[in-house]
Amino acid sequence: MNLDLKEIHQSIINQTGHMLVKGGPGSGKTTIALLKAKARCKGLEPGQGILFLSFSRAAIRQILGRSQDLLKNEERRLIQVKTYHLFCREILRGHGRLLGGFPTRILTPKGERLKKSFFEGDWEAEQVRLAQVEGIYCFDQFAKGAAMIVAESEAVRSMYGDRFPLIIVDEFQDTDEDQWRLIKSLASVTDVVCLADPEQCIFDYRPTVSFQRINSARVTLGFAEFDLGKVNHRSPQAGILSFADAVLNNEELPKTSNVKIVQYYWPNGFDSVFHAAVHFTIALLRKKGIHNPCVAVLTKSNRHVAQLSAILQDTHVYKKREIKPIPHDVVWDANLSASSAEIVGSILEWRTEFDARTVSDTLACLSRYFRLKNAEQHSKVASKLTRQFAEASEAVIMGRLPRIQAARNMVEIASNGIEYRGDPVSDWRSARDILRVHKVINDVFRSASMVRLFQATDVLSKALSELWLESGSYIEATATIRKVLNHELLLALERDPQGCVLMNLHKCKGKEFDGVVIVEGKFESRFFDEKREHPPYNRSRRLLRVGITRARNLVTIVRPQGANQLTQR
DNA sequence: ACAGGTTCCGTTTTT
DNA sequence: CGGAACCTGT
Repeated sequence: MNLDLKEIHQSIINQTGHMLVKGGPGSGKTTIALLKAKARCKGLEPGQGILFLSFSRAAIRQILGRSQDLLKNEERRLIQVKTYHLFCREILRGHGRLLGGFPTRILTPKGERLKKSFFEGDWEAEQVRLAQVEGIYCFDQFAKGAAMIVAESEAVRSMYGDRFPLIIVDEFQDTDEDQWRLIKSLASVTDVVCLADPEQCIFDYRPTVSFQRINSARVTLGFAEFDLGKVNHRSPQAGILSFADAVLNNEELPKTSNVKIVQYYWPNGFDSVFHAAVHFTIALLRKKGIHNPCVAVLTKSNRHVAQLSAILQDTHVYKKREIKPIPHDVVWDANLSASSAEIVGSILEWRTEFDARTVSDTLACLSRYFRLKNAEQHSKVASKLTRQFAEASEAVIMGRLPRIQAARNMVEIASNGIEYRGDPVSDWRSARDILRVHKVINDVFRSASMVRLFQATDVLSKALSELWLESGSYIEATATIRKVLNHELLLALERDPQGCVLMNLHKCKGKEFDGVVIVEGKFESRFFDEKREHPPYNRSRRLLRVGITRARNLVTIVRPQGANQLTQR
């Protein structure tokens, strides 16, 4: 650390009032914020503390981890590290009555999904209505409600001012309007330290997140500004940051051995080149002396993440060498997969001879799956299938033949009789394979194949084994699977991913890995898409920079043959 | 209302 | 390439 930086650090710690600390990836914003908090701890009175706000639980984990190294136990107890959502929910719980004269109700994510899946129409408008008229707050409305309470109630505001004389706001460039309103109100009673990197603003596609936020905050708060500059503590000697900045600024790429670019031919080359890229990234990191490297595979879209995961689960041949499947984790919303697992469970409940009730249950599960899918992303196909499978379920229980082909095929399979052996793994597979009967539920089959990604397969097969031992059948399998997956899903959220992890580029923000593989598809997840963005594609460049700078040691970029250059002219 | 053919399109979050 | 939307014939 050079002297200049030490001086900057000292002046940040000495500075009072609102302030903005700018700094690129790995420049130590969190560290200096924690040191500032540490120093401020000394002047706290009993009952006072410091609030550190960030966006995600993953970010909270990182911050807490960092504070282990920097702060003493008694200091850590004075610093409350929370997500916006948690903090806002507390405000709503404690003072929600102020909004409408009656206590507010908080809708859990599960409750919200359920409500949404039965709601036809503009869900965003409905969320606002629910909050304003019924006092029911969905996840998205927490910050809006909390901001309103703090803005309008002098008493609440000063209470928080007394409790938290210092508030640190992480990732300030991506705060949305409601969160900003909350911070602005609190700023009248407390000191606010904003940590930001304008070039890491990657959520500005959302209408309420603005690239201009920092500028308007500058005017409103009138804060002192500090710039930590370009020192990078994450990968000190590597050229990774300068490569990332060259991509960001559309400048000539520096030569560095820490960034590799590989190309593939579409369609035949993709799977093996991608698979080999991940394999060799891991191998190279091992060769560099990292025994258990963690590697992130990043791409733009969630759909692509799922495809890449499927590829890594197969064996491929690259330059006459066999590349084995790579065990990995996937960071994504697993609700749909959980629902498809329930469908498989319901098929496990089928009897040897045709049983209308169990088959009808399966069709009802399918209907629920498509209702969930429709709620997650509205599509006519999904809502039609929701209705059709509900009808089919009804028909089967009444002894009639369902109208749609997919359901008829299932009834036929069930009529031919199905035999399970008591080996959960192979029985699961044969039940799952029944979902291949028709192409309209192909999606369900693929989704069910993803279940192994929650790393729940061991627990799941143990639970199924127990069922079989008790009764010689998989009766109650649906409920059991639901219970197991709910539990595992929660665990997965808390787990810090190890080894190889797949996620989209937005989710990697604030994280850190030994190596990173960034993948561009031929038709989807394109780096620079002229249909959505004009050259020089500044948004996409910011996103790529965030991805590239996640790596401590090595970056591999996988691109289709013929894609436009990373830097143009 | 469904099946099958054709055309168009291909990002992004937080509990 | 693979899906969803749209169109058309039964």
